[in-house]
Amino acid sequence: MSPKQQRGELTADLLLDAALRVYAAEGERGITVGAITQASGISQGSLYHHFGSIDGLVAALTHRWLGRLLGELGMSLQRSRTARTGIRAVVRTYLAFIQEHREAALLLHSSMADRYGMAQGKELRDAQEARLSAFALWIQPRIDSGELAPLPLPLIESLVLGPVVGVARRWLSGIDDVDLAEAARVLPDRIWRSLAP
Amino acid sequence: MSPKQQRGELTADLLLDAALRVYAAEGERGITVGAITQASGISQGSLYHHFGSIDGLVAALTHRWLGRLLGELGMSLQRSRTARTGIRAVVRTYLAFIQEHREAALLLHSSMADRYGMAQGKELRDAQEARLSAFALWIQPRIDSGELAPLPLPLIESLVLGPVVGVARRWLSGIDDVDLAEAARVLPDRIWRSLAP
DNA sequence: TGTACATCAGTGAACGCGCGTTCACTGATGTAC
DNA sequence: TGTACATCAGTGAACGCGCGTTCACTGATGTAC
Repeated sequence: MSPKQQRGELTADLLLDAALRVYAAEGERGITVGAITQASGISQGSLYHHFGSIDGLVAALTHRWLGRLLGELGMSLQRSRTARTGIRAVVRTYLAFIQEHREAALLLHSSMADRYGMAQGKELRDAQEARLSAFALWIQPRIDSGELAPLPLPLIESLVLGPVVGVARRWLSGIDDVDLAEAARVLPDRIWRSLAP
Repeated sequence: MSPKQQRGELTADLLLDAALRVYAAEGERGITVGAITQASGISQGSLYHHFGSIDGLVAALTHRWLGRLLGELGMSLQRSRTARTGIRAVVRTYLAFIQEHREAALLLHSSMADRYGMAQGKELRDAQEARLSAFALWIQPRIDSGELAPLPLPLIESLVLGPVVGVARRWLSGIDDVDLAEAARVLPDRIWRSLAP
């Protein structure tokens, strides 16, 4: 299913990019074969050649962007020594990502991503598991050393990402007066307080 | 559009309840006229008589459950005197709500709710605005008195609800090992720490 | 270097299906006298 | 209390449309000799 010629990869990229644009503009219901082929200038046949189905294309799209986001978050963790700087860096990186990749952020914050994490999820989950457990590997020793409060990992993750996702969703919906720059100034410290021992 | 006979209200309820069941089981794409009429035993004609369209039905459904959730959160705030007890009560109430109304919580945490808050949003927003500003009215004086850190309201809301929503989404997706009872024990205090002056 | 050939990539007409919506109609309910 | 009538509620066949997918085909690319 992955292209074996250069032009194949280019075509697949055009389709994925078009699908993201369509999703951002029209929502989940807007993602149709017609809309994507029209937006990309690629034929239906090619779409099926590369992705097998509409669901396959959406899965590939979600996988791609989730990978990029988790990759950046992971890097900002790896660069940090102390728990405090790590947590604060993750928060800032996340906010920067959604600002830079608004359309992808819309996709990742939709429930479609959740559903894919559930239905055909095993596959996607396994593929990202390496990255996810990287978080666990970074955090656990810092709990053991007393740098972080001894909470279950899922709760730590929710305390860190929850407020950031909340701000992101508000900002993405375009209705609110939320200021990303101010959030980047205030949230890292506030979130850290909730995790300090 | 609101029924003027008793049996009309019953029929509308049957449709809304069926739609919620269908959504919880099949997702946004599953919400079709055929699926809802079949699940409710009500004819298409009645659906259009009461809601005008599929989108109208979904809007009514979202409005109903968002109203119930905000109502319960508002009540738990009103019952509390201090900022600390209020914040902690809201967190517990939210977790109790999603546990008691799992299917409705799935709907409310979907991006469909977000979209409705954007597209035909004015209407829904205005309808709930009274309740939303009730939060502001409760919180503002407690900022002024120094009980709460002086942060913008949207950030406070994100710091309170973000982690709870994060835990909720994990639990709702059914994949995680997150324990709602433990979250109810741990989160209220942790969240409070992030807001304390 | 040139040629033959297998594989990959891309096309677009055609398909059947299920979707949302309409509408002419029947039945139930409530009200006026 | 009984009857006539207007309005509300409910039905299901029928509609056209756009959806996802298939397939026979053409063209491009890379490789073997």
